[in-house]
Amino acid sequence: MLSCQQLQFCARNQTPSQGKKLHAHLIKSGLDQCGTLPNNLLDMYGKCGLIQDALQLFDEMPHRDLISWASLLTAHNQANIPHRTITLFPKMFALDGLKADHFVFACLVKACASLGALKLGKQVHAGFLLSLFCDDDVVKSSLVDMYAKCGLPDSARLVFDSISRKTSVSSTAMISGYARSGQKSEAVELLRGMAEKNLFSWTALISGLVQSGQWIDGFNLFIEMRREGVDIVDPFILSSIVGASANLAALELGKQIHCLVLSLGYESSLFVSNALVDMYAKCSDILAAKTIFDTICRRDIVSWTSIIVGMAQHGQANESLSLYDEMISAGLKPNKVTFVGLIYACSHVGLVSKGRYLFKSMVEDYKLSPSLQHYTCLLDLFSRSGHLDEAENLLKTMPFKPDEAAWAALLSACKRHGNTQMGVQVANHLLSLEPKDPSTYILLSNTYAGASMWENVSKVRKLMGVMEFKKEPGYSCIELGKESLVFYAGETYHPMKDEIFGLLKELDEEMKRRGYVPDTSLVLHDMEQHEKERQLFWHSERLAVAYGLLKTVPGTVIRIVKNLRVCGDCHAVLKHICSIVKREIIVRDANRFHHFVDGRCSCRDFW
DNA sequence: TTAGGGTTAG
Repeated sequence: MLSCQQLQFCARNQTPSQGKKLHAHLIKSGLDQCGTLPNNLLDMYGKCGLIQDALQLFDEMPHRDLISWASLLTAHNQANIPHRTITLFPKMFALDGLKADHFVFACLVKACASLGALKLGKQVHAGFLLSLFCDDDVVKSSLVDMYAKCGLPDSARLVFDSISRKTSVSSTAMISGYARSGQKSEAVELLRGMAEKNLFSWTALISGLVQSGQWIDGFNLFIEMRREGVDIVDPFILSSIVGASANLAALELGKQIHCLVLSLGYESSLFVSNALVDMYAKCSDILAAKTIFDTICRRDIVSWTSIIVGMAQHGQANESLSLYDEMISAGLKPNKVTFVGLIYACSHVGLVSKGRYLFKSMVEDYKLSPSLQHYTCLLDLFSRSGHLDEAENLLKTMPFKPDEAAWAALLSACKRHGNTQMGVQVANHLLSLEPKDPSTYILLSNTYAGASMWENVSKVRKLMGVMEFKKEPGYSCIELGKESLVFYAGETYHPMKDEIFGLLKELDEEMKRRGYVPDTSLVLHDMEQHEKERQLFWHSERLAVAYGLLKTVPGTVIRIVKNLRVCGDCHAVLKHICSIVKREIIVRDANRFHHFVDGRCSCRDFW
C-alpha cells in the first residue's frame, strides 16, 4: 500500500500511475476505511493535472471534508479552468453543508485573479473579512495579487499594508502590480527594501516594467540583477527581456540576449523561443526568426502565430498563408491574433476573397468574435484593392465605432483609386471628428485640393499650423555593431555631417536624373518651394541611411527604426536609393516594415 | 491542502 509520502512523490514527479493503482485498491477496500489517503490522492490528481480522475474520486468519496473541497477547487485552478472553480464553490454548502475556510478563500481569490473578475473578487474579499479567517496572511497575499492583476495597485497596497508578516510572496505580488501599472519607483523601492530578493521578485519587477512599455528601465534593472549575482535558475525572466529587445527593435541587443539564452541553456524553453521568433521578426531579421521557428520541436499556437504575423508584416504574404495551412495540418487551432496576421497578409497581396473567407472562417469555424483590429484589417484589405463600396459599407455596419485611422484608411483608398466624390464625403466626416494625426490633415488637404475645394484646403492648412506645434519630433535610429545612433529631422550636427550631406546631394542628383520630383505637398509649413525641398532633404530616415551607407560594408542590409510613419516623399527616395546603391534597406516605421529592394518596397506603396 | 514571476497583433 502506498503511503502519503509516496503520493506526494507521485505529485512532484508528475507520475500518477502508482497513484491510480492505489485508487483502485481504495475502492476495493472501501474509501471510508482509508483515513486521509483519499484526500492525498485527490491532491495528487490535481497536481498532475488529471481533473477527470480528481472529479471521479471526489464523487466516490462518502465523507468529504474541507480538505477534500479545497483540494478539488485547487485542482481546477491548477488545470487552468478557474471559471469551474467559481461555479463549483456553491456546491460545497449545497452538497456537504460546508463553509469556506482560509484555504478555500485563497483558492477562490486566485481563481478571480486569473479571470480578472474584479467584482467577484471583491465579493470574496467581503466574505473573507466577515469570516473567522479574516486575519489569514496567505489569503491577504492572494488578495494583493488579485487587485494587482486587476490593475488596482492602490487597493492591493491597502491589503498589503494589513499583512502582519510580509513574505517574499506578498511583496512579489505587490511589486508586480506596481510594475505592470507603470509605477516604477514604488516597485523598485519595494524590491530594494526586501530582506531576501530572489529571482521571483526580480522577474516580477522586470517583466512588469517590460509589460508597461518601460523597456529601457527593464534592461537597466536586468543588468543590476546580473551584477548582484542572482542565479537565473529558470527561463521566465529571459522571455521578458527578449520581449524588451523586440519592442526596442534593437537587433544587436536582442542577439546578445540570444547568446545569454544559449549560454544558460534555455534555448529549448518554448516561451523563450517564441519570444525569440517575435524578437527577430520585430528587429527586421525575418530570416533569423524563421530559423528559430524551424528549430522549435513542439510548436504551440504562439510559435505559429508569431511567425505568421512576422511574415505578414514583412510583406511575405504567401509564405504567411502557407504557414497557416501547415499549422492547420499539424492540428493546431488558430486564435484571434493568428487571424489578425492572416487578414493583414491578404491585404498585402490583394487576396480579397481569401481574406473574406478567413474572416468568415474565424467566426463560423472557430467561433471567435472579431475585434476592432479584425475589422480594421478587413477594411484595409477592401480599401487597398479598390473595393471602396464594400469598405464603406463595412465601416458603417461594423459593431465598433470606427476611429480616425479607419476613416483615414478609406480616404486614402478613395484618393488612390480616384473616387473624388466618395473621398469628399469621407473627408467631411473625418474633419468633423477633429483628427489628431498630422498625416490625416495632409490627406484631407490633398483630397480637397483634388476636388478644387479651396476654402476647405485653407481651413485644413490652418488647422495643420496648430497641429505642427503638437507634432512629435521625428527620429530614425540605426545600429552599427555595438554603436547605435539616433538622427532627428533637420540639419545634423554629427561629426560626419559633411560626408552625409555630400552623399545625400550626390544621390539626390542621380535620383532627379531618374525622374524623381520632390513631393512637397507633404511639408506642413507655409514656405517657399526650395525651402520645402530642403526640409525633405533633411528627414531623419535619409540621414540615417546615408550614415549607414558610409559606415557599413557594401552588400550588407541597412536597418533603420523610425518613430513616426515614413512620409511619402522619403518612401519614394528610399526606393530610388536602394536601386542606385544596390543595397537592401529595411525601415521599421510606426506602422509596419518596409523592405526596399531593387527600386520596390514590400508594402507595395500602401501604408 | 492555500499565496508570487514568463511568450504572440494593433
